[in-house]
Amino acid sequence: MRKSNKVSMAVIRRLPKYYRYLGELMENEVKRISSQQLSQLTGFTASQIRQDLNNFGGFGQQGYGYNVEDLHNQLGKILGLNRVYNTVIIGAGNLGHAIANYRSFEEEGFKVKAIFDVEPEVIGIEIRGIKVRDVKELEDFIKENQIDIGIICTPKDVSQEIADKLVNSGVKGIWNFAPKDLKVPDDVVVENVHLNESLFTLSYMLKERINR
Amino acid sequence: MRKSNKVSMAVIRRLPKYYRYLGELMENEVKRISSQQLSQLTGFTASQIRQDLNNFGGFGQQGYGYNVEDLHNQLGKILGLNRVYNTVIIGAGNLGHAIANYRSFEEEGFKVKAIFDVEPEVIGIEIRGIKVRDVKELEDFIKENQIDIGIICTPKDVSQEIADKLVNSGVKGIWNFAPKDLKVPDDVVVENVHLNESLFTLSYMLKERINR
DNA sequence: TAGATTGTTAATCGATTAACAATC
DNA sequence: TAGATTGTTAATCGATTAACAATC
Repeated sequence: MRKSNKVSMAVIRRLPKYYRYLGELMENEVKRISSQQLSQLTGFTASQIRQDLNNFGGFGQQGYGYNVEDLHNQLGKILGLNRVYNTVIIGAGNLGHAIANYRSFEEEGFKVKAIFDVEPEVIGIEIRGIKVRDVKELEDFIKENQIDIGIICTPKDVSQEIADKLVNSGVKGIWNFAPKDLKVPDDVVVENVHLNESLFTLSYMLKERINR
Repeated sequence: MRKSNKVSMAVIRRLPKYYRYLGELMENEVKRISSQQLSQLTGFTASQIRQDLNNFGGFGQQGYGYNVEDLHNQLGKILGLNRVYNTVIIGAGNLGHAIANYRSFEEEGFKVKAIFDVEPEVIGIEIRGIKVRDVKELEDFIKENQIDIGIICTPKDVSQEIADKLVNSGVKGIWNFAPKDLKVPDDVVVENVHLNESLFTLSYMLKERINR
């Protein structure tokens, strides 16, 4: 957190992976690790790992390496995992269900406060104890419940409309599963999970392998 | 497809986005588009778009631009979307359900032939007409049904074991939703969807915005 | 033909890797 | 102290952008 200048997206997307492996090492009661050993686990070069970490401070010790638990904690803080986020899911279809049921997100501090949908059949039911509400209530609910993150699991044709409502009610982060590039103001962050793009990339690579 | 040398992953991951926007343009009956206009839609620079496309051939025409339908077709072929892929889903939990129900994958040629699970309660049920089978039958089923892609929606602790079975039965492509880096031979392709890493990246960016 | 826009080469920028002095 | 391994600077590599001749 020391360095003031912008850390590149390439670095940031590697951090969760470091965090995950360090968590696994903790479970296995490993106490220390060198950049060389982390390199073997993650597949990134030792040099890159040291460069990445030094964007945020010197967490290691010469001749020793890194303390696993300490580094895990530091990365958790850097990733913003040392607090609770209130979230809402919009779209109670299969994907909305899947995410609402994903226990490990809750463990990391991402709390699902409500799920919204338009279909009368699902409004009122509960998913893992979380009530499905009418999407008409979305904006009021966000304002009254300090929601940080909106998770869009709707069809693509309504995703922008939902994003607008989220933004207007003060949500600063959107996790978007709709295959659409949302337009939002500069102070709002969108993280996309474009499953179709991922699948098409797989299909491309599959084709490449076969043609060789 | 002309150029023989390796196209970078950065380029490949942009192709599905071009493909998507071209599809939308077709729906709106737009016939031609310039790299400049595509740049406005996608957010990539016109120069980059021309560079990207020219990895695979000259699809445009000077003074005119690109024919939307033609370019869409070409990209479809490049991405390997001009054929059908047989897939199986392993794990009939919420995520497995969500993917099995995702109609648009089927439309692009990704056919789900079976779903596998270990739980006696779900074995035998049908999801969108697709039978849930005992995971014990996985390897035989793959061999008998020319399965191209295995979609792993299991908990992380069994994901490697499942990947091994897929590989041993001849699957060449794995779409992995488990938060784990799978070890597979060189001739097998893995495309990961690591939702936790995506969420943590969002949380990082959210923190950055707030701290400014 | 004149105007537009590609395809492609060259220049720039940024990210990764290598090297090594600092130091635990 | 000697050995190990970091933090950091410099060198390399690759990806993006700019520029423009080719050409429809």
